[in-house]
Order: sequence, then C-alpha cells, then structure tokens
Amino acid sequence: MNLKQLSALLGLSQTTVSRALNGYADVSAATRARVLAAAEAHDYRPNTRARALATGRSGVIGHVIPRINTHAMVNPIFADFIAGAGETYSQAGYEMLISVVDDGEEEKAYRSMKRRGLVDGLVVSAPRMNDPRIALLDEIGLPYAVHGRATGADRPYCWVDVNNRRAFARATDFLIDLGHRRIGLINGMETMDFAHRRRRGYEEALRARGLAVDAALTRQDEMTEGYGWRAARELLALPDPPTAFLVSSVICMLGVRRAIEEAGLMLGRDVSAITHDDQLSYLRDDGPVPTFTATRSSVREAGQRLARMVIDRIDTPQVPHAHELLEAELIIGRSTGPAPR
Amino acid sequence: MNLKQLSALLGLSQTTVSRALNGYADVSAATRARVLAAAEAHDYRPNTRARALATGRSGVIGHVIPRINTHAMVNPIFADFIAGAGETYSQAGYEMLISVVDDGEEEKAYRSMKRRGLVDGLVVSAPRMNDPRIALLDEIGLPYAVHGRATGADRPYCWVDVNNRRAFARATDFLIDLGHRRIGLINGMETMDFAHRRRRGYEEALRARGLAVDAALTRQDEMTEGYGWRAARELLALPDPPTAFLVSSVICMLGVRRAIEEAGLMLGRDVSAITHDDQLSYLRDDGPVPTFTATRSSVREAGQRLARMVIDRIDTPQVPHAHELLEAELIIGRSTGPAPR
DNA sequence: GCCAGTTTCAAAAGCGCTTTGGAAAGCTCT
DNA sequence: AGAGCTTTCCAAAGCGCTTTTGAAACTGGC
Repeated sequence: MNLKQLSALLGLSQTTVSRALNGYADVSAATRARVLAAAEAHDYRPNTRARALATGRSGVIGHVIPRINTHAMVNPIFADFIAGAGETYSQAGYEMLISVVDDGEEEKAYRSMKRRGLVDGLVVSAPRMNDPRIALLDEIGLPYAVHGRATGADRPYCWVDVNNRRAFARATDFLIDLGHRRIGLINGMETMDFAHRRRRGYEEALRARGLAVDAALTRQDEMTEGYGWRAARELLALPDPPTAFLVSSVICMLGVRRAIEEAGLMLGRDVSAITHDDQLSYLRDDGPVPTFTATRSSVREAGQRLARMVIDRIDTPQVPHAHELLEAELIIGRSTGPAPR
Repeated sequence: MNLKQLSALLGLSQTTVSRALNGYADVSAATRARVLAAAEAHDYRPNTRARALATGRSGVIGHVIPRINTHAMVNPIFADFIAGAGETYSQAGYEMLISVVDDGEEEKAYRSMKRRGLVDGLVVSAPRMNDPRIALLDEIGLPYAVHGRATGADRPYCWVDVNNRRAFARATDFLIDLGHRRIGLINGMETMDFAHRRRRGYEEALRARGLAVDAALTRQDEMTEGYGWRAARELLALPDPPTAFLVSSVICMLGVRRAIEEAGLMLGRDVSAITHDDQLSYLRDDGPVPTFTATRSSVREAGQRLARMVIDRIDTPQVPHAHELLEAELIIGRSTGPAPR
C-alpha cells in the first residue's frame, strides 16, 4: 500500500492525503479523520526512501566506530551508550546507523556520508586531545555532537561530558579526608581526553591539600581486568605502597580487587579504592550497599542526552552550540575506609 | 555534485554516466575511463536515497535490540558482535541500522521496517526457545539470519551458532578426565537457547560417563560478576561441594574466581573451572598461558559470518537456507587441574 | 447578489537516481 | 551498396513521496 493507492482508495489526491497525514492545516477535520482512519486500517507507512529523497533529509544519525587494525578494541561502554542513544532516536522518529570504518579512513567516511546523503547528523565518540574530527566536520558541514570534549579544540562544538576532572578530584579529596596520603592512579590511556582530565583532577586535589604528585604511583593503559591486576600488584609491591587507588573503570577495578586480595589485604580496610562506574548494565553493582565506592555516571543517560543534542542541532542549527556537563555522584560503597596507620 | 551535473560536465547523458559507473557493458572503454576519472576528480557519490528509491533496495541491514522496561540489560556480547558484522557490511557496501525497540513492540517494528522499506534484511539476536520471530519474519517476507538457533522452530531458517552443546560436553568430559566427579554448572538464563544447549551438553557428558546429574549443583541467571560470585559461594558451601565448575561467561568467571579465593581455595588446584569465552575484546585473556581454561569462540567472527549470511540471503533468496555451526576450541589455561582427593 | 477573503483540495513539478526502449553509428558480409 | 548485426549512446519514464501553485467552493459583509 503506497500513497497513490491509498489516495485512490479514498477518492482524494495524493497531496491531500500526504498533508493530512503530516498534520498540515489546510485539510478539513473531517477529511483528516477519514484519511487517518484509512491509513490506520491499511497500516500505511510512508516509504522512508521516497520521503527522504523528497525532503532531503534521511532521518538517520550516524555513529562511526573506528576499526584499529584487525583486533579492534571495542569500547566496553559502546553497548550501553548505543542503547541510550537508540532509545532517544526511536522516540524522536530517527534511525541510528553504525558504521565500522578502518582507522585512518575516517575522513573519507565522513565525506562520503555527507555526499551520499546517508545521514543528517553524526555522533563523535571517544575524542582524543586536539581531536581533528571537530574541524573536519565543521568543514564538511555535517551537524554533530561529541561524547566528551577535546582539549585543544579551539572552536565551539556541541558536547555532553561527565565532569571527569571534578569527579576524580572529589574522589581524591575523599580519600585524603579518610587519611590516605599515598594514592595510586590506575588510569585509562591518557591520549584519551577523559583520562587526561581525570589525571588533572587527581593532581589538582593532591596539590590543593599540599600533597606531592608522585609519578611512580600512576599507571595508564587500556582498561582491562588484567591491567588493573598488574598495575595494582606493581604498586602494592613498592617499598612505600599506596594505601588507596583511583581506578578508571569497574572492569579494571575487578583486577585491582584481585591483586589486593592476593596480597592478603582486605579491600576497604587495608587498602581503599574508588572506581569510576559508567553503570554498564552487565556490570551493575547491585545490593543495598555497593561493593565499590565509585564516581558514578550513567553512560546510557549520556547516550540519551547526546542523541537529543544532535537532533536539536539538526533541527535548529542557528542556535548556539549546546553543552552538558554531567556531574558524577560519589557513591560510598564498601571499598573505602580510613587509612590504616 | 550530482549525476545531472556530472553528466553535463562530461557532455554525456545521465544514462551513460550511470551505466559507466555501475559497470554495465554497453559503454565503451574510453568513455568509461573518462567517466570514472571525472567521478574521481569531483569525488562524486551517488545519493543513497535516490538510488534506494530507484532500485527498491536500501542497502541497509537492521539489527533490533529489544528494550526491556527501563533497565534494559544490554548484552555484553553486543559490542563485539556488532563490530564483526559491521566490518563485513562495510566491505560489502552495506550499512548497518540499529533499532532499539520496546519489548513487546518487536512485531510492530518488523512490520514497519518492511513497509517503510527501511532495510533489506535483518539479523535476529538472542533467540529463545520456540522463538516466534522466525515465523513472523517469514510471514512478513524480510530476509534474515539468526545468531543462534531456536529449539522448537520447525521451519528452515539461516543461522550461525556455536556448538554450545558439544563445547560444554567436551568441557565436562575434560573435567571428568581430570578426576572431577561433582561438577557445578553456573549457566545463563535457560530461556535462552544457548544456555539450554549448554545444559544439555553438560548433562549428556555426565550421563555418558555414568555420573548422575545433581540439580543442586546447577544455577542459572543473568551473567554478571555478582551472580558468578554468589552462585559459586553457595555451591562451595554445600556439604559435598563440587570440585569443578562450568561457567557461562568470563564476566561470571571473575566472580567465581573471587568466591573461590575468598574461600581460601586456589583456582586450578583446589577447585577447577572452565568458562565459555566469547573473546570479547575488552576482556581478552592475554599472556602465554591463559588465565582461564575456556571453550573459546569469537563472537566477532560470528558477527562477520552472520552478516555475510544475511547478505547472501538477500542476494539469492532461492538458495536453500544456510547454516554454520562454529566449533568452540577447548583452550587449556591455569584454572583447571586434577581433582583433589 | 456580488466582491473579497478564507477553506479545502488537486495538478504537477520536483528530489537524484536506475532502467527501459529505442536510435544512431559502425561493422561484416554478400 | 544494402541488409543485418553489434556497439554505443540517449530520451524519457518511473521509484513514492513532498511541496508549490493555483483553482474551486464556500464564507460573510454590504
């Protein structure tokens, strides 16, 4: 059933049926009701491709995931973020397109998407420091919003980010309040903007309390369980080991806990640790008192907000660039306690 | 730059340019070269929407993720699976569309996708027993392939699956060879077809060796770290506890290890455990000897193969339904050893 | 009863591509 | 040289929608 058939069936022109369906004013209430009823009865849906061609808008928003050589490390955040964004899209009548792009081909991919009219807008993920994609997309003329910020990008752009600096500063501060003086940082890769900001928060908080930053107490790498374990093990083996850790993700934290327990220590008593918790659905920390003290911020919610932001950007490009800085909650769990003396 | 402009520029008709670009025979080699060069020079890309409208094919393949109430549990497998499928799609010139659909609205969503001409085909994930989606999609007339199988579905359909039954049977057998007689099963939700098959493999292997199946030794739930921990803790607390575990996912396994270590036991010596390992990129078990003995099968590869299968299904619907049964490797790591006496 | 203004609808022109159905030119062969 | 092919190109129709433009019908005021 297409528009032509539907309008023939109703004895109306395609114009009228189309305008009735799309809520224009110049169709009488009676006709509109008749049209709506018929559309419902025959379960008519306008053909997406035809509509897209006619309107010049595809109703699709793209997410690009770069494929780094063959063993692309997929971001564990990805699934929940997508789920959040997808919810907003489907409510707003948009579709989500995910494109896996060979690393280094990103520019080509963006240009191609624009030329082919594939998408109306884009979501940029995992920004690095001085990320070149921002200037590129402005040049191409594709609306977009960034999940995170790119330190060094000097032009305005839309973003949703967690206040990583403050979250880690607060966590550090909290550990200092508990009496900890040697605090290790088990960070993500610091080419990633978020990790860079977390380190800043950590260092600022230490300095603000008159504590020295000891580079020997920090690590950075891809956030796996094994990395958390290795890093914590190494740090605990130091002559003057930290009594507390700041950890970049729950997956890492699982490894950190393992190292602590292996060392015959008890998490939350002998050693404290705070992790950042993106509230990934398959790692949820249930129970009345959470296992881990954490700076918590839902990445799913970030996905929702970012989706909304791109849509707004598409609809009203003249409006100034929007920003949302989400504050992470500091949730006290059982992995922190006063520093042992 | 569109077709019209490009052909005007070349002094050719749109027909000729279009046919040259699409590799038809009735255009001379000289003209084709000229067209190709011009297209390259101006970076011409045919408009996706227009092409889709003209050909009746969208070049898009859909993945539906159901949203169960508000706390949709996102499958941890999702990201890697999508990455695998996406790689194949982009090589084959397809795009991937992901649609988040409220649970219970799936049928409506499928029908709508078909009517709107949104997608050329679909990938069905996480089949349950007697999954109704298979009959539904046949009725709707949308090509599809299933990631996994649906016990009870009596019609032919395309699928890619891991031989879960055999994998768990082999793992069980291996544990029995090591002298284990009481083996616990920490399974996923058995409404899921894969979990059902794993249990079958486990039970068959036990019976084949003359061992009784003890329902008290099995658990099923959503596969989180906390669940693994709780399940292992409970089982270890039994009067006659198991000496080995079969575990459904690496995330669970992290919890199982924790419970074992907490009980003052050593994994691989006092208690053995084998997990299924989907080779999720952010949980990769690196190192020369893997930490966990595992039945290993790359979910990313499954994604690749399934994508290929849907594409084939779209291109050649008359061909009989394809199946691929991937065998999981049994990889020996450090989490198994002879049963203690 | 007529004019201006408002409602309500329809014809037709796109959107940018593919594809059908020729037509013109070039070739071979007798 | 003309019939019959083959090769190479093109005009135009069509995919299913939206949107512009304009016409018909209806309204009220005088």
